[in-house]
Amino acid sequence: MMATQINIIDAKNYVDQEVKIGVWLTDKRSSGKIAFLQLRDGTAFFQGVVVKSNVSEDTFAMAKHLRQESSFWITGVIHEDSRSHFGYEIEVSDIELVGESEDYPITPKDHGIEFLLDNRHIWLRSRRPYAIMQIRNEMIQATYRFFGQEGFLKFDPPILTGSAPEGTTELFHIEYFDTDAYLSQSGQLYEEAGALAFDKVFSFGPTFRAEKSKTRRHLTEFWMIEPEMAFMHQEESLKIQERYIAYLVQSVLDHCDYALKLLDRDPEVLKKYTKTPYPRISYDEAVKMLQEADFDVKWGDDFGSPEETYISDQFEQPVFILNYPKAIKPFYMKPHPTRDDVYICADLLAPEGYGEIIGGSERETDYDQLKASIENAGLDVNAYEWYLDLRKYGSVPHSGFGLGLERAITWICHLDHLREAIPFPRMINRIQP
RNA sequence: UCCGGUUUAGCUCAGUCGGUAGAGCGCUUGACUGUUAAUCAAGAUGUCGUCAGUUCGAGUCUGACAACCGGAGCCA
Repeated sequence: MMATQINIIDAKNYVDQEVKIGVWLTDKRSSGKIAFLQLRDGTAFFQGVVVKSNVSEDTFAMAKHLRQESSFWITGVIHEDSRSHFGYEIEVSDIELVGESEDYPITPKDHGIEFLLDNRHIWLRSRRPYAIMQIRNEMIQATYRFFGQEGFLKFDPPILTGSAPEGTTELFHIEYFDTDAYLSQSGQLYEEAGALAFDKVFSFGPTFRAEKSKTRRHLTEFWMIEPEMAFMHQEESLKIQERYIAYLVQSVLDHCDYALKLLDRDPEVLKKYTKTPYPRISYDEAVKMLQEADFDVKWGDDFGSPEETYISDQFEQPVFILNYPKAIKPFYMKPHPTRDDVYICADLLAPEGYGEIIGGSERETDYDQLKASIENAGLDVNAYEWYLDLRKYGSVPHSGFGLGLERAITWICHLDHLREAIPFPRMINRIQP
């Protein structure tokens, strides 16, 4: 009888059965009469045990001489075994070589980050990237589930754009036939059009920023989730935001225990973040808090990375900072009803010092006000005609926010750099591989 | 763009007072029946980032440049 072909992740369902798995070798150890093959098949990692007396001489010789990352079919019987980290292993009866591998660069030893990033295309095979990509995938799936359940329509903004939504930020310039175009740095203005057409919408796609940032919190290409809701004020938007974040964390807890274990991320810490509501403080209070801790900030300043880290360290959960000064936020936000110096907006800072993961606001609804804001920002009003139209034909209160996927992943996985949170990071000094 | 740091074997690094190149891992061969970065024995390995300078002599000292890393600013 032919052995059933399975994946490692499903091994627990085939205890004491003979199965066949397509695998790569990550490492091996052998002695005179037994060999331990460390195997991966993309779904998980586990160990194959080759006992000399159970297999042909050729098979045992092959097991001893397989090289790292060679690929082969392995046939054997699944056993539950507490000596295995995965809990199960396969007792090998046959090995069928598929692809040889010579001088695999990423040996099971220490490597520097530069070397690993140069080899990102194969580094992805290692355990740590595996765990992070499993969690990234879960967060992507959870995002679609959450907004689906909440009645949102997935609405895709263009990636090629003819103007700069937020003006000042640097954009990637490209040639677009006989004219200029830019890679999108935010789909938000288009999501507003979507919200007025479909009530609640969200985008989920790549975003490009040509900022010459060189920090652990920046990529030049990253993925953003931008929901936008019609007939909705900021208060309801904040509630959606905290529900969404709590749902992301809960989904990772529910589906990624193996990945969390590989990353040594304590689930008990993450559980705290599934409880809502999240604390809120005003920008004014944040400034006071920083001043009391001897930071050199005054009202009107934007917070830098050390400031955000300090504030987020003061809370056990993500924390909203409400109502920033107008001067440091973009033109499309709605002014506060009783104060002329701040907008109705909020940033969400992730705990454990990770800083901003969400920025959001209620949007300006008044045609004349918005037009004045565009002009004050030094932008070309003609390029925003269509955006102004949204305030001309049945303008309604609406709110939205943007979440940086990689920042959220970095926080949930407890990574120290954003570059591990995306398959192929694009940074100021890296566009290969 | 600014500040700091690094650059020596495939990888991670050491290299003292300026005197002619080292270790561990990985790789190859062998031993070992439960290994988890296995262990043990033997073997092969270099444009010391680049260019110039000082010196009898430079991996080591000086200068310029480059690449990369960390931080800042900007931002999700």
